[in-house]
Amino acid sequence: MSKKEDSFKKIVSHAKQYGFIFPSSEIYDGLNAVYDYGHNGVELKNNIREYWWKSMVHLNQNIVGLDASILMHPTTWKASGHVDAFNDPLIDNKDSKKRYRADVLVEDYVYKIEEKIEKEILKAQKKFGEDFDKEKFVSTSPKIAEYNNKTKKILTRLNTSLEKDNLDDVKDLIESLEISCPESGSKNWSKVKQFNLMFTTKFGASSDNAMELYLRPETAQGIFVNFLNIQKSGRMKLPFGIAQTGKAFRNEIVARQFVFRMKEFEQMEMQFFVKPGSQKKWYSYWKENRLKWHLSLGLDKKYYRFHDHQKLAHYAEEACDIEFKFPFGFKELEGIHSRTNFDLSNHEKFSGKKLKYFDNLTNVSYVPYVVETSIGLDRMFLALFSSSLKEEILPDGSSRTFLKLPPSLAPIKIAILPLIKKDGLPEIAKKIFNDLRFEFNVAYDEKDAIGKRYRRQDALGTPFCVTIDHQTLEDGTLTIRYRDDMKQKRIKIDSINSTIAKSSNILNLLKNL
RNA sequence: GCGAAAGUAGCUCAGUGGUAGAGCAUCACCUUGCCAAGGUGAGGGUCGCGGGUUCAAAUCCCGUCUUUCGCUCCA
Repeated sequence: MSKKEDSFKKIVSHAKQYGFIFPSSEIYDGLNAVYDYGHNGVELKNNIREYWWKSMVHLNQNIVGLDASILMHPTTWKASGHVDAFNDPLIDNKDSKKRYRADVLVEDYVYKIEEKIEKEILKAQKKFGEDFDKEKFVSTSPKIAEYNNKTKKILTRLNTSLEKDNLDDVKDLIESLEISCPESGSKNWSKVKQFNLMFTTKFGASSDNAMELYLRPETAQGIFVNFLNIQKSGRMKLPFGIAQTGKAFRNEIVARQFVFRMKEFEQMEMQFFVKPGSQKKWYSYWKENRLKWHLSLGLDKKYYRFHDHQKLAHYAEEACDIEFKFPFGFKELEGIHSRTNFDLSNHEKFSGKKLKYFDNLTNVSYVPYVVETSIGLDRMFLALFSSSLKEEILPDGSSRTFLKLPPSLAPIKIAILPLIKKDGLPEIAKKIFNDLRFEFNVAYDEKDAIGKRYRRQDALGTPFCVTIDHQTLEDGTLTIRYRDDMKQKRIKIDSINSTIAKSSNILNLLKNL
């Protein structure tokens, strides 16, 4: 465990030291679970996003892009179910220090009463044997009537209190039922507090008549509300998809583990609209397709696994995660959900507008079903960064730290290094540098010994370095040095471009898909 | 929100009451020239913040903020 923590610490500190990720507003002691991407981090992040975008939108004829805004009409979130699902009344037990959902505590209590009813029925069944009439017994037994009456009363009170936001009464209810902490048996409860996972903000500059809005907790709804706009203007035919990347916000109660769970994070989502009945087929299609995308990056297969959901979110019919082996264990990297027509039909209901697709083949119109793929960009960043950070012991016993990123995603593709700072070598190096800038993100470095400069680039994940030496002056060749095996080769200046282009171009990864 | 640990230079950390430190990193100059390791010099910290005890606080006490880990919650 401490070894794990150590390696995770190294990752966080490497990310900071080499300009990948900084804590947000650090000079003010930082802000919990919010991070900034530094000059190298933003390059890597942009490359990941570009790779996702190209493979989703440019490589699929029936998928188009969208960039919806973060602020949306508040009813959106009622229709999506987030206003209900992202609001939890929580209560702490002061003795055991455990936290529970207040409504679940009450519901568990009710469940226990229901168990008693079952027992009564079993008891009677034994007593009367084959003559037992269950329905008659249930409807006539005074004990069961009393139990039913009680549960009904409790649930009604719970629901009205919750609806009216009367949290004190929820606490009173818990106390009057003498519900105790399942762990400690203590009845020493704190106040019930409402936790809302959605960020709110004011729309309108004047404070008295401003409308309260949410920062979107997911990007998906921007796609759903634009479903018809895109379908009509793009003349899209089912099945088709809409892809979007963008920020989402969640006021997580506990946000931990570096950029894995942040309050402000970026999603890359694609909603695939299909004919009802065909969702199962498309669900497995995307499940497989998305795993392929991950594997195309060349990381070991053992880093990935599927996790099929047993407990489903409020909108899902079938769902799974692609989990990644992070330094702190297997965790969700991407979700693939069969969302049924839940979102679109709810938006129909709440907006009063039709969100149907007219099928020309059958002359029938219907609300399409949706299969969603949703991946966290920051999580993808962390997955690549953490699994790429390597420390190796060289034959001479010294160690080397390098970032074994897929070359096409590396922040810097190539570094141009004059062997020494004189004899005209920097001039040639700078010329090469200026030419290559139009092709790749290139670095130039002439400070310190050549070995040190190689290692500096290793730490940033730069896959190639070329060194200009005295022989370059004579025959126009230079050495290219590879990050992964530290091997060197002599090549001609004008072949740099073609040598590197092959392995550093994102589009080449896509060809293998 | 609760519990535990921590906060000293960009990074990793030492420093238990008496002038703020090391290694690495950064910058300049010299030297060397293909794998982080030569030389000389420089910059960088009101020791998280506020208060208290003391002649004297990075160090002891109280409070507070932040971070990390665990619990609860969550796609």
